[in-house]
Amino acid sequence: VTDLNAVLRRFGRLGKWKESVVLFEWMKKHNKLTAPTYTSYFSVLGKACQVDKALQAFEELEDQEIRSNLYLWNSMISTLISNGKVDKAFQFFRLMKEEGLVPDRITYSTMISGCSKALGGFYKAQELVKEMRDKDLRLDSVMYGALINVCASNHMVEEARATFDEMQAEGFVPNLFHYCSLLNSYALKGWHEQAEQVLADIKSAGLKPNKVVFNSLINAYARAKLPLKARGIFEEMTEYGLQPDMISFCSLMDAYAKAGQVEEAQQMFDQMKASGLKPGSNSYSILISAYGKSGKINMIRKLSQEIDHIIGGDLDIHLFNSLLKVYCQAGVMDGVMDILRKMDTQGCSPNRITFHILMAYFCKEDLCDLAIRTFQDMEARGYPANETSYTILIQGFVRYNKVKDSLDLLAEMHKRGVSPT
RNA sequence: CAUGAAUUGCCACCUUGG
Repeated sequence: VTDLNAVLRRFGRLGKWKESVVLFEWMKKHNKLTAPTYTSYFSVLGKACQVDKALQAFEELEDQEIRSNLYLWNSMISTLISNGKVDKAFQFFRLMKEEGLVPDRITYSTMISGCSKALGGFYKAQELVKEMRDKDLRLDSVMYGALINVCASNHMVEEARATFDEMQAEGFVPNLFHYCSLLNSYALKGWHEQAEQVLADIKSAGLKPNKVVFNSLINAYARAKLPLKARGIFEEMTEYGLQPDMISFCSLMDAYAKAGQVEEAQQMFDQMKASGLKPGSNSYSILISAYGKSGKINMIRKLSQEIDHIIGGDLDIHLFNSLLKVYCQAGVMDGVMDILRKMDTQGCSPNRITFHILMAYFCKEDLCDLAIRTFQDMEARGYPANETSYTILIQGFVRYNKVKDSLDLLAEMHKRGVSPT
């Protein structure tokens, strides 16, 4: 059984999650399921964006002994969080306590890292920290890393810096994770001077910057719409002895795309291929959005076909969403249908953003009842409506003078306590 | 045998610029 669990994990590392599903089902049929089987399985599914499968396995789990295993809950929570189902993760967190389990430091650090994807995540993270204090659990180095990242992804630059300082006051020595999260808080705002300063700090702390540091810095310049500077960092990292990776190329492509330089973005794409890197979903989705912004639908169709041939089964939700958005904006109905069909055959589950794109599209086309049905679908699939969801619908209704419906929605939104703004 | 932190791409509004 131990070996089978290892095989399960190996499938994951090779990106063969479908095989691991088969193996898992086989093990289930032969009563060979142990707690590590579940944790390994969840971990594989989490990385392959197949949360629904993990949730299903969890629900079908009847063995009480396994169900009271802390690792099981921790890895389920981790899977939910890496797939953006933060609300659900909090539900599980509550549920595990109700079942008498005591969260450990791994549970808390997983939950804290999940706060980077939640609206108002900073405050949720603070509550978790407080809860830990009450239980005499101390923050460790990893948790500080997660906390800084929570600040960064919520665009709270000051707080990121304060947390960074606080951890040092507590006697922790920052590592590359901490520096990178800090750098990223600046990068996300396009504050390239501060980002550069962090790079300097890394060097003077005697640490060797890695690709992540440089990539983040490229991103800082991308957001600042300074593609030439981004390019400069790209070259600097090469001189530093670091091979640009997929993310380096993508960040640079995006720098050009954001600056409206589609041709240069295309050039980087070609250069990436020439350097032996396989373009993945992310590079295609940058290109597609870039062409979409300049209204080149024929290029989109071409890329869309190319994708079918090149990446088999590796298409991810971001890419589908980008395609959907472009087709929706252009009002290309057959394109939209085509993508939805492909998602289905690829086994790629829609996320909240997918539903938002579709809702906006239906509203625009005056298909309000379809929009509402999509809204309900979304909630049924485990994505509770948030402020954005309501905003899209309300605006759609207002556009067609359905004032009464809008007001109803607004009331419903308040009643449900969705962050009223 | 199993679980935790950093870098790219997708959504309404807003802001800024075009």
